[in-house]
Amino acid sequence: MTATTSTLGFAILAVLARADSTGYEIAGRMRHPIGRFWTAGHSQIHADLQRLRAAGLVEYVTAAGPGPQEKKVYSVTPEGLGALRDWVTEPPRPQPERDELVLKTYAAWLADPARLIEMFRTALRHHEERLAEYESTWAAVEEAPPAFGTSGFGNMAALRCGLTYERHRAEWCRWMIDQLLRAQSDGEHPA
Amino acid sequence: MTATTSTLGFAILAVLARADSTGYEIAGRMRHPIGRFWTAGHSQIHADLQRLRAAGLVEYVTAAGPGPQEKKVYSVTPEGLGALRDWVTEPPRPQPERDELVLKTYAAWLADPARLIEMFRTALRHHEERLAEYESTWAAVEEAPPAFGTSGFGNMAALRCGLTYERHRAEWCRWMIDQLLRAQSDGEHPA
DNA sequence: TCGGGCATGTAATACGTTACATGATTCA
DNA sequence: TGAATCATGTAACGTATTACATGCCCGA
Repeated sequence: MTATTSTLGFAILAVLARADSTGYEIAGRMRHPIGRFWTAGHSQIHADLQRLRAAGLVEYVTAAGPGPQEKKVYSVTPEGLGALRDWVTEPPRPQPERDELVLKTYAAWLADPARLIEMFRTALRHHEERLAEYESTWAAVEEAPPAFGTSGFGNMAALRCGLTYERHRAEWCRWMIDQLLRAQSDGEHPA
Repeated sequence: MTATTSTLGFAILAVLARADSTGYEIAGRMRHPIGRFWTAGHSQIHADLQRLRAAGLVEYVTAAGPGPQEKKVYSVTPEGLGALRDWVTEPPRPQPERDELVLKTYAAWLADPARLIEMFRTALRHHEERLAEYESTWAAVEEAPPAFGTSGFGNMAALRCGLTYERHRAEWCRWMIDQLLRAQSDGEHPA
């Protein structure tokens, strides 16, 4: 059986596999913590939930809600859980990588070094902040490593990726700043 | 003056700033080497070239082409070069990161460790291959570092990012495999 | 009483991919 | 002769973002 659900559908199933939620709550988790590796706005999520339900992968129970519509608490069906499990181990098809900062870097030879240094210093600061955040979370996780088979394992594994990613990114920014400082001083008193 | 051009537009300008090209040639460079950090199909590129031309950022000269239409060799106008230069040092607005492998990882606690190990070994192999490729290119670049102000600087800087990225990614995959092997052996003879 | 959080949805627009359509030249 | 490369473009579809629209409850 081939997966006909979009990647967003699996992201939603991954959230619901941890806890039954409303569409609104799923949107919240799509900002944090999942926002680091997948994002979606609430309107997209509501639409996808309807498709998932039509496919029998999720179901909901209603409750009185604020506003005119009723509140719907979604959960994964056994078929949904099976589809999610199958999808997890399928090798991801190569996605188009899009990184605006690297694209700018590719054209950086045309621009002003001083401004570039400023830009990379800002980027470096952001990466260092995130790294510090991840490292403190990591310290807490390392003390009591969650067992495989619990959702904590997924948290830890994704966090580990974020950790090494921010380190790589900060390292690269520092290298760029160093290169640009050299270029600047070469420009000031050329041979 | 605010930039009204899409990011793809600037990617096209960045290609043309290095060499005048046809739309077809731009598409080729969007696969390689730019494909590592930005991608677009030829139909999108042709459409964007028309918009860039309407905005006065590029122009073309025609030549006899194969097929029914004439061949158009595009170049950047002075205004286009100015827009590109301005854009380069503007801090990139935060983009939604989307990484299917990390999303799968977040749900990995539900799946079979043996299959996961297989998936991460495949990913690791890909990253190691790319890393080896980047490292050999890097060795050549390091011998004669291109000066800032030449397009070679842009190549080197983007390559440097790819290099540290692949290292981070390979490191993370190895960590994942290690964790999963432990989980597997714990599962075989539990306490 | 006014803004923010909770909670649902639709509609318009923009962006991106895939498929369709044409046709010369070159190489196996 | 048949496929690959060069070269242009349009059309259809699918995905994603932004704006619109409603309305309760709670705290400042």
